[in-house]
Amino acid sequence: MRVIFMGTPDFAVPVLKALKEAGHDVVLVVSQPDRQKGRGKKVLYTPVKECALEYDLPVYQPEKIKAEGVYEELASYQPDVMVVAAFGQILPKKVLELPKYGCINVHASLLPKYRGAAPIQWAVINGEEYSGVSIMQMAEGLDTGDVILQEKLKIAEDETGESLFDKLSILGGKACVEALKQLEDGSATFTSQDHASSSYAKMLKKDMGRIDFGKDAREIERLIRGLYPWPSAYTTLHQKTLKIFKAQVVSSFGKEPGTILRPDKDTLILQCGKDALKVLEVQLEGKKRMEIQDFLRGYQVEDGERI
RNA sequence: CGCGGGGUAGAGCAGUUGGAAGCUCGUCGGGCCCAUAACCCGGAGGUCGCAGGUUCAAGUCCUGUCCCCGCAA
Repeated sequence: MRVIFMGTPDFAVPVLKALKEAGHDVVLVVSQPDRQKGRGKKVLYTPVKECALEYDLPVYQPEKIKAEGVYEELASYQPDVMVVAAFGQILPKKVLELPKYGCINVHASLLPKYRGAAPIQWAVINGEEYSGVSIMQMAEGLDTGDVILQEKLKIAEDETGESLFDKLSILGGKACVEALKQLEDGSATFTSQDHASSSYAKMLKKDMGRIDFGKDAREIERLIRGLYPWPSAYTTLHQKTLKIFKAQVVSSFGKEPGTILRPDKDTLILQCGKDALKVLEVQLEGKKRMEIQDFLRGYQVEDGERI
């Protein structure tokens, strides 16, 4: 099929790759404009653009998809279908109806749950038992279209935002290829979502990662995993930001939430509202990420201190 | 040229006004002990990111360069 692919971040890359591997004719790749990123305010290509260039595919980066002339440009490629994966802009109705098979979207949740920007991380943070990907026919509302197919995946005990992200992007690619096949041979079915039971996964913000030690250690541990490795859960130690990348729930030692326990030279435990957290991997601002043993070797933290 | 922290032994850190490279852990050897990841004694291990410069003398001061990281986007 003649496919226009639209996507921007890492999540979309395996999907684009899957389409190419499956032999689809990707006639155009649309991605968000390159933006200044990182420390030196350097302009970096989006991950999808990076990938598209490797395949030697034409890339189109309109500032606004609704702008003058964009529709005509897209139409000139005469796509059979448009595949959208984490593109980052809302498509106008006119564009949605442009291709013969319309636009399909790869979304990293079991719709109608977790519509929106950060479904993967929220599934981990909320302690969901299952996650997955949904391929849907795009409609005007945000992630409200009819579902063509879903792939379910059990969330592991030690699942992180990153690990689930990787699994779902691969799964999303496979599911997408399957969906295109069904569209082409006419076997595709379209199931409308149960809008009443929908939920919304709002965009991740840096300050969500601040840990409230008054909460249950289990809840905090899920936050740490869900926000791993970005934006990451963090707290403040000696006026410096301390990111916590990995921790384990252990039983309470009966002190005020936020109190530090140092049972031996390699161990740091933090009291929480319910139970406690044994910290396993951290990063102090300006320092590299390291195992707790390494951290404690060069940084002094006393028993009984408050975080 | 967005702001800032940092590159010193395998790991994590200290190194004061420039003047013989240290600490903790690990590692190797020995000792103590019923025993030990505990304790004691001893050893190995570093061109101090790289390149220049100033100086009698540079980890320490100056210039340039590479790399890592926090914030902000």
